[in-house]
Formats: sequence, C-alpha cells, structure tokens
Amino acid sequence: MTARNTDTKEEIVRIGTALIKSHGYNAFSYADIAEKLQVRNAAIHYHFRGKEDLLSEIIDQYIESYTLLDKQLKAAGASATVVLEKFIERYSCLVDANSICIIGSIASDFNTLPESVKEKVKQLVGLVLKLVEQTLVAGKKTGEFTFSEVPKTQTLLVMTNLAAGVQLARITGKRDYDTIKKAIIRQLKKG
Amino acid sequence: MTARNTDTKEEIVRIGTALIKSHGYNAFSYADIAEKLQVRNAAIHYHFRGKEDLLSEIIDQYIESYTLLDKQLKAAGASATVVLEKFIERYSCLVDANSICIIGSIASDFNTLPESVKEKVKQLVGLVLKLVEQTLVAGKKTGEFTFSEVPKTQTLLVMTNLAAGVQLARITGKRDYDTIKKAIIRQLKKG
DNA sequence: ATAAATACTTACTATTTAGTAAGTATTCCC
DNA sequence: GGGAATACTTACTAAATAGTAAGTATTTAT
Repeated sequence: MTARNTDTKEEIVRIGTALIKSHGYNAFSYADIAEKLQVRNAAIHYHFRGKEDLLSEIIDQYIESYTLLDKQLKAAGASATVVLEKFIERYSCLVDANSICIIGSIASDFNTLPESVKEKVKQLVGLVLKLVEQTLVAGKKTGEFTFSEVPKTQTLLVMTNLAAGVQLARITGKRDYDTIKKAIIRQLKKG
Repeated sequence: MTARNTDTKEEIVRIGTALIKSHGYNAFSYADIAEKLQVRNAAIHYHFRGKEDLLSEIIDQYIESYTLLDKQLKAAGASATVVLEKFIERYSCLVDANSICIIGSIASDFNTLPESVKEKVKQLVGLVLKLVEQTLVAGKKTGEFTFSEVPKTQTLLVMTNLAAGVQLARITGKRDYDTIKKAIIRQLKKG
C-alpha cells in the first residue's frame, strides 16, 4: 500500500464532478466517492475538509478550464463556427453520458449552497456567457452568423437551449436534444 | 388538538412541491415538512409511506392540473397569445419566488429516482410539450404567430428557453430572464 | 352508544452522513 | 539516517434521515 498517491486528489475531483452531473450535488456523499476510489472516507476529508470545499474546488477548476479555453481560442484564431461546434459538442457528450451540465445541476441546488460557493458559480456562468457571446459576435463579423437579436440576447437563447436541452434529453430521449442542437445552428445562420 | 385535519395531506403536498422547486428533491427531508406543518415526522409517513410516494403524488397533481388546463383552454377558446402569456406567467412567478420549474428541478435528480416516478415525469413532460405545441399551432393558424421552425422544434426551443431561463435567473438575476422572455415572444412573431 | 375508521403522537431503531482524533507508512530533504 | 511532511488508515462520535410499531384522541356511521 503506497502512502503517497499523487493523483487521489484529482480523482476525487473527477468523481465528484461526475456525480454532480449525473446524480446532483445533494444526492451523493463522501462515502460514494470513497467506495469508487477504494479508499476510506477520512481520506476524502483529508483532501477536502467538507463537501462544500470539494464543490468549491470543482467550480474553480471549471473556471480555470474556461479561462484557458478562452485564451486558446483567441490565440488559435479558430473560426466562430468551429468554436461554437466544439462548445456544443461538450453538451452532446453530456447527453451521451446521461449527464447534465454542471451549471444546470448546481442551479437546482443553488439555494442550499453557502454564499462563497454561490459567488463562484456566478463567476463561472459569467465566464461561459462571455465566451459564447464573443464567439457569436466574432461569427457575425465574419458573416458566419446572421442572427438578428443583440448578441447578449442570442447568447442567452443559445445557452438556455443547450442547458435545458440536455436536461430534457434525460427525460424524453436524445432525439429532442438533437432537434434543439440543429435548430440552434440554423437560427444563428438565418436569424 | 384536533385528531382529524382534512387538509394536512394537501399541505404536505404543497410544502413538498415548494421545497422541490426551491431546494431540490434530494435537499429536503420529512423533518423539514414536519417542522413547517407543526406536526411530528410520523404524521408525514402516515400520509405518504416514503418520500418517493410523496414525489409521485406531487407529479400526479401536476399531471392533473395540466390536463385540466388543457381542457379549459380548449373549452374557453382563448387566443393562442393569451394562453402562451398565461403559460409564461407561471415561469415569471417562479423567478419571483426564487424557484425553478419542477421539471427542471427533477431533471437534475432524475437518475436517483425509481423507474415508476421516472415514467410519471415523462408523462408530465409529454403533456406540457403537447400543450405548448398545440398553442403554437393554433396561434400560427390564426396568424398570431409566424415562426418558421416546425411546431415541435419551436416548442422545444420555447420550453428550454423558459426552463433554463428560470434557472439562470437564480444565478445571474431576473434581468436575464426578462430578456429571454421578451425574445421568446419576439421570435414567435417574426421567426 | 359504540365500533370502526381516521389522523395523528410517542417512542423507538437502523442506517447514513459528516466529521474528528490519533496513529501509521512512505517519501522527501538536509 | 533522522526529522518533517505527506497521504493515508483505524476508530470513533454526533447528528440527521428514514422508517416502524403501538398507542391515543376524535370523528363517522350504524
């Protein structure tokens, strides 16, 4: 038995994230993570004092991830169409994994979270909305997109279609999600 | 102390429904309901064997409520615009109560529910989608609406905008919801 | 007037959850 | 090679959660 396993902490975050997206934040306990990781409950507490600290770290990692993505996209100079496709692809993967997006999952439990975590969620949502809006604006400039709503509004429409689309897919099946996905793209090209 | 209070059962359903919409299904216990109702825990178990039975009843009542609404609307011959406005009004009220729609809330916890409840949720979602689609079709026929997507697709877009709109409003504030609400109506009138 | 049904309460149990304290094994560093 | 730090484990506790069994008060129906 190795006394030092450098990726246990990362694994906890990975499993915790998966559990939030598949079962919801208030539906899992440290015991669930411990069992999957084949460690004792206290090992999770060693890395994260409590569940809220774990959630906080998970959101931090999403913020980091989206900040990085933002930078990469700007540097790479990818077309708006490609960026949007990659973004939507994330949601399609969620549907295939019978999961929903972390923001939608947390939104359901929002009123049960401490203020510090709520603030971080706000930050994350702001970041994602900014990223999508910038992509829509860029695409409009190049003529890739032709929507008629102001960018912020179009962003809200796309985001809500996607977020609730994956939720709906869980209940009524993937076909409804696919219908929504195609409509989003259509709307951006002839709105 | 009256040994028979005919509306305790209704009150349990009312409080349970409110808790699901504000805190999420997996975030409340019978103790929360018991405290609010000023009865003992076992009183809740008397009316509903377990939490799943309560959830089942709550969904049944939504199904009944929407079935009734459907009939009333057909009988009253209200204009599609009015029906849609009333429907949207339900979501606006949710935002004001810092709550989300029951379907969105349950979607987050969907994988933790027993198969029998999942089936009922499917039924409810089917009913709501049908109601909205019929309204959109009716409105198109009268010229009130002019959207270009097929009715089913437009229904999915409207529903996801609303469902995720109330979720987003919790995090970023009511203004984003209002923006979405106005855009939905605009899209139906010039899509 | 009383038997049965209803709507609870008290009192309890078993399990899960969240968390802590103290100890142990390994590895890093000087 | 001897701390110090790291990454755990064992072993516990306190509280919450879910649920049941048995009893009680009131109401309804006969």
